[in-house]
Amino acid sequence: MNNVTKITVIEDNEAVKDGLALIIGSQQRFRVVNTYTNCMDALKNLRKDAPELVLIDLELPGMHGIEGIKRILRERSSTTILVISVHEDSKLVFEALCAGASGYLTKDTDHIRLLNAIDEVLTGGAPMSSKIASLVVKSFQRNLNSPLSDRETDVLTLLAKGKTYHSIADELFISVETVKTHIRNIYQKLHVTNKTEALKKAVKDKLI
Amino acid sequence: MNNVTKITVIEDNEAVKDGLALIIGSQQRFRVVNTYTNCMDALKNLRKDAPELVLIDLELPGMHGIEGIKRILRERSSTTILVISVHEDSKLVFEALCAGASGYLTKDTDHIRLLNAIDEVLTGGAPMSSKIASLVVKSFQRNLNSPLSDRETDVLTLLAKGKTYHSIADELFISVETVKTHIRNIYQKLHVTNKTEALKKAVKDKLI
DNA sequence: CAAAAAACACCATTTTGGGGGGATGCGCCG
DNA sequence: CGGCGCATCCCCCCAAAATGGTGTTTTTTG
Repeated sequence: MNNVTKITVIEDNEAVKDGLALIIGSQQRFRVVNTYTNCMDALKNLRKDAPELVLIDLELPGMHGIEGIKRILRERSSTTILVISVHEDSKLVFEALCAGASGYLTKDTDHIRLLNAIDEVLTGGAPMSSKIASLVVKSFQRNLNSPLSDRETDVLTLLAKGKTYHSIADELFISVETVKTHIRNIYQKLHVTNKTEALKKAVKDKLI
Repeated sequence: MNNVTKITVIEDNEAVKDGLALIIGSQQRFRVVNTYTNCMDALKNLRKDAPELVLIDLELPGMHGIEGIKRILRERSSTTILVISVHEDSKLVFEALCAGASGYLTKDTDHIRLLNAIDEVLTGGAPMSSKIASLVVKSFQRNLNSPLSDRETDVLTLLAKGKTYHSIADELFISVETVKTHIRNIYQKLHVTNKTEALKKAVKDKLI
């Protein structure tokens, strides 16, 4: 078995692209098989390059990096994807991770950290720059100042799973009427009038 | 302003507890104000200790660490919580993060990494051991072998948000009847007969 | 072509939201 | 202490909306 890891780089800024290739190529354990400035070219040669790891930027001309990630994984699901982007806004971060990226670095990552991150992601880790990790962790945390009572939160949580009043009642060992009361109170507290709005607000404010 | 960070340690194994205190105390920028072997004692002195950071184990005698995290944050929401646990199973990790922990280290973390993690978590980061970060990132990733078509996935996603057939139709610019057709096909493909089951299965298999 | 997506109709049944009213227990405040 | 607010729980009624279970058909797209 060959223990050199084949890597491709997709980055539209030529200088950055070549810089990355140089840093990675300086290591005997890595081999940069190709570099691209857009996703289309990278996808065309995906089979031929057969990279174990793809280092990808997100804001790319033509196909966006997020779409690129999806297509790469559709073609070669064994490929590991590591994002390097200037963006630290949560939407893009989550889209990239949902699309299948295994790690997310910001572009201020220095050489040593970059190489460490590559090693880490190749051994099953998920390297993330500090701010990114923080965003990700925060996404799990509930709003601690919820206006809802514990029981109301229970009900809303089950409602969000598509349960009917009846099954919620069964699950919480209360009557359907009580469920209705809770839901009415929830609607009042959230200033909404129906399930859809309530769930939208609940998701937005991380109440459940 | 005082630039020494006050830290408390909650860890039932005395040797480990003292070891952690020693490592942390060796740094001038940190001060271990107190150490505890259970949550109750730590909570009693929380006001007095006024720690900026709490290093906490999860499997503790009496009150579990997860519950401890919640109570600490209820008392002093400005406190930063860093978990150190032997457990790498996803349930506990997500419970800890949902409860409000800002980072999660496994106990095999060495001294240098521990101190780095403390610095990182205090500056708004979210330090995680490699396997933990990987678990967290994987939790975002969809099942890539979904039996559902793109459009069916769209419909199911909106259904999961509590939207009505009508609002789904509006949102996707299709008729309500088409929505119904898609849902019918979804039920068939997932071998379920109703919305609740479909959503349960979809969440479990990460189809949405 | 076959699969996917989209659309229309009919109909019984469920779910839902909104309106009442009422009971209990618990903690807090004056 | 007694009252007040809050959370929790339960019951009735009703009409509108949503759902699911059947059909069938057309268009698009790989």
